[in-house]
Amino acid sequence: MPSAGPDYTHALTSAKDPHLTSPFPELDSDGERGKKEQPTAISASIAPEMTTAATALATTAATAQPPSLEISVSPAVNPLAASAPSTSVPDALASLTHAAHDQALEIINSLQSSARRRRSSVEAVAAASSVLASFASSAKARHANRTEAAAALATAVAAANSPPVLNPQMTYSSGQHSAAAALLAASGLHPGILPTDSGMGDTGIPQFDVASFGALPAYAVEATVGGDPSNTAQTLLTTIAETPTRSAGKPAVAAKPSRRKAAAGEPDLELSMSPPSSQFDGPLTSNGMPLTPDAPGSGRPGSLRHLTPDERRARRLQRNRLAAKECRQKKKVYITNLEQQVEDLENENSRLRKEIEELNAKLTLGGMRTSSTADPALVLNGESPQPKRSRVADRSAAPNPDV
DNA sequence: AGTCTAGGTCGTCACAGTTC
DNA sequence: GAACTGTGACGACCTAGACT
Repeated sequence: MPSAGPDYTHALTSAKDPHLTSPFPELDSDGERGKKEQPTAISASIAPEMTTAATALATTAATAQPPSLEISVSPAVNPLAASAPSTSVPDALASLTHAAHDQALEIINSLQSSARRRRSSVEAVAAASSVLASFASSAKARHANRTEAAAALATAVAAANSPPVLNPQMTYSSGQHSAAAALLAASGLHPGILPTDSGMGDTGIPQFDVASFGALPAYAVEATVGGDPSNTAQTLLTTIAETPTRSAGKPAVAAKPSRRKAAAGEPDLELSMSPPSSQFDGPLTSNGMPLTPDAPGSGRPGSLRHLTPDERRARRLQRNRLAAKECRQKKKVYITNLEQQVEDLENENSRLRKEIEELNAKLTLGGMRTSSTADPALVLNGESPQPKRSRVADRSAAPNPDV
């Protein structure tokens, strides 16, 4: 059975952002690679784009008669829900027209592109936006999904708007939650989104309390137990749940021998499959790892020096596992884009050749009617006809390429 | 049905480069 | 200098399809 990982490729490959055409070279050539932006700055830069998307949705949708979207909050799944009654998403947002979807899709793709060029602190937001993109695309034909897309987008907007007041660790955490919320909405599961008391923001988009998503991953997993129609959503939700977002429980894993060296059939300690621990409430590192309290004398937040070698190894393996996944996904997208470029260029090439043939045919016909000294066919074939000029004139007219 | 093979996915290691 | 990220390389595993 092929593994069903999060499918980000749709949003990535469909984006028009030029950066997307060649992520690897682009990152390497412009010196961006390795330069990490602070999560707060990242989120701040993304927020306007998301806000723009949401505004576009609301504006375009204003002409339609919208259904009412109930985002109910279940206290059973979210303890914080008891303090906040069910709230309706504004009708303008709930009634997404096809044009709005197209517009949103474009903007979201751009957002996805921006997020992708950054690092792990925004990967969850990127995941959310990509899901939204594919979801918005598929939602054109289904009214209910449009409303869910609106809710999901509003959630993502809220997540993007919130980070400036959050520390970097919480930025990632809220990103995860927004991704989960978006996925829940996209998969038709109970969103459990908590609107804040502040109500509408400047853009007319309801502001959601990102902090209230604290219970999301746990019940998200519960919600998928019954059978999620969306493999993408289920997989990412599971991933989110297994990421120790709110848990620091470190699996007691003994250092295992190299998989290459291990004898066949030897039980493999699956660090990644260790059950998600759910007691941690502390901050997270930028990549979602629980931020370890500083060891005495440790100058770097989250120092692993006080951990046992086994624990350090387990963490490194887990991070590398995630990094490898990300890298492969990135590579896959890169290859896909290259293939698409090849196809596009081949199409363009054949189109231009056809155009040349047509123009040549026209010129040939014209040449038969009028006596022309020039040979336009040569020009159109890309062969540069030698102008009947002196070499002196040539030298003065064109700059020397060797200089 | 059993075997072979190609292709894909995944985890891990090693290493270079970056960040703090 | 420790911790971190990204990525190539490798081996293990799985699956689908072809072949016997």
